[in-house]
Amino acid sequence: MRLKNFFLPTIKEEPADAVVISHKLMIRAGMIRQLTAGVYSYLPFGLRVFKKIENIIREEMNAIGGQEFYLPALSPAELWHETGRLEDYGDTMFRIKNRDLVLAPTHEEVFTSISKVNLVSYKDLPQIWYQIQSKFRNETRPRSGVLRGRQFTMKDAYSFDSTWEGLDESYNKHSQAYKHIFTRCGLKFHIVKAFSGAMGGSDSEEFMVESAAGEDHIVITENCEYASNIEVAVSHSEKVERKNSNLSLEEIHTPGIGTIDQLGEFLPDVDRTRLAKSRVFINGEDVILTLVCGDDEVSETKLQNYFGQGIRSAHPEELMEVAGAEAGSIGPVNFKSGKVKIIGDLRLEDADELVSGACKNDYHFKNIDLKRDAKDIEYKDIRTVKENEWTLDKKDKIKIVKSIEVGHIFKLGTKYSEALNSVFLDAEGKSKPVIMGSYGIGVERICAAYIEQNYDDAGIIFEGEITPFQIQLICANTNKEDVVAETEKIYSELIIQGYEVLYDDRIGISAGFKFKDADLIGTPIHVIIGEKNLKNGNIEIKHRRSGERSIIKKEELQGFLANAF
RNA sequence: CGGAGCGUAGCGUAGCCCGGUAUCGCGCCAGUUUUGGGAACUGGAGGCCGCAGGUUCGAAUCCUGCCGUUCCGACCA
Repeated sequence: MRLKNFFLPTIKEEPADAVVISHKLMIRAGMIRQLTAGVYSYLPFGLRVFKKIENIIREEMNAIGGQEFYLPALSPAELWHETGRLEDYGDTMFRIKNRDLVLAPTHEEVFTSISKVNLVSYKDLPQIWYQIQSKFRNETRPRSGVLRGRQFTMKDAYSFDSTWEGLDESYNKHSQAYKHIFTRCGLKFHIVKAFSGAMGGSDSEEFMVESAAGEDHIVITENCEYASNIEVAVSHSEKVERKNSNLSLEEIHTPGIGTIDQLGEFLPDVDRTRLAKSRVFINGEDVILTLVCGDDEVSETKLQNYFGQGIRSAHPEELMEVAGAEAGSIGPVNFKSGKVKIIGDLRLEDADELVSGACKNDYHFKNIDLKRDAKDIEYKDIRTVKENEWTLDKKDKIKIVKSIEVGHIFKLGTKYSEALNSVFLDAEGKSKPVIMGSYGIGVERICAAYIEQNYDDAGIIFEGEITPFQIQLICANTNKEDVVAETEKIYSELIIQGYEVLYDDRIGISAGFKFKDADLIGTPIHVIIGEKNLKNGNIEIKHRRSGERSIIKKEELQGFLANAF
């Protein structure tokens, strides 16, 4: 490709609205332009990278027997109502105003509507169907460039099986394919346990790229034996010791104390872990009170795992009604609503000498003995793990890092096939719902995550399969006809040899300008043809990542490149 | 959705408090000189100062409303 014929609007200055590295560089390198919040135009250079990523995905999906589809983004609202997701998604789904259609944020419903009619016998199964297509999500707050957009490209795949063992197999195939895909894309990633939704027992894993720009927090260890999204991570944590002192319950006046920090200052002699922190959740008609140690936080995702995704934090006005006090003064004793269900964290199992809210504003109780003073507590792991805690097997300490979710694989089960009545007849002639899995990859996120991991002060550093161009050919002295002629000749040769070359054939632009552009857009090898070197039959090679330059004989170029790629 | 910031030429910005013909850099066009790390000089083009209303002799500047956008948080497969 000749740069004169290639639209590559590079920018020297940092765009004012971009904050994360990948966003800045994708704009500066002429890959994308923002149209409106969370919506980006892909320019030729950016598209080239996205297409390379898509092709890797396509190859690996085909390799596990995936069949490519292309479904519409527009779909009837009715279809989403049938699975309840029209309501679940709410505002996150774009709805068409002048027709009863929605813009699909994912495609379980549409694929299932096809399986329903066409996968009717166990002989039709298994199937793996996928597509690479635009998704629309009305994110309340798009951010970080293409990392969270309102329109983005997703590879979404769905497996259809007749048995649960078959689902396991389909799931494992995807797991393998994903490892290949992200490795080929040059990403360093972690596979972590993830939130599996309301259906207990379903497996779910996320493919995470460590990055400061990420929105997720994951838990990893030095030996990599344990990895989990922090939402569902578990660790070894010491139980609060039971003292059996049998001290009697005592009400204490705590005016204006609403947080655990304030309570800790007010009662400096009480161990922080014994200040039991209460939070109230509403799950349909049920009221749930959670109790964790004062130095812990409750994990709402874990609660969702136990009680379903409908569970939510109680509103302030509800607190007075059900608990009889405001947020800072709620506890397990004297809770107003009789039908409250108390869930204590495992650390607090049968603990005593605790301090917690008295369910009366500005009062706390001390010497709470959960065994004695609170009835029917159920103990579960509901806390969020913390940095440096031991893993359950105590072999390693955990680290918490931010990361970008680039892929997610998920055993769906029969949620959608049941809702939409996609059933097949098994060998005995019995009708059964198809067993499904769903598997997603964010195409632009791969690109952004790659850049987050591969850049320096000068710009992007591309390498490997997703590299848009392998070689940038630079004529350093365009005012010298023989230098230009020689560069042209080398360009033709490189093309014949099958390299993807970006030839900076712009006339009258200083060499320095071309070098800066080449560094910014990150081409791995720069071949520089300059007057001085050429006189001696030499050309210069620059390796983008290391910055290393070498002078070689013209004739050595072919061998050098064969070695480099 | 709550909080904060920003909106001036293609990009990055000054001016706004304290109202009086819109600043600078990059980029762009023409010419000359340059040509190995974002060249120099000269000349030029380019602006409903986000939109609407108000105050005023006069508004980029003050007031009101709206829109857009970014960040923090909440939410979110």
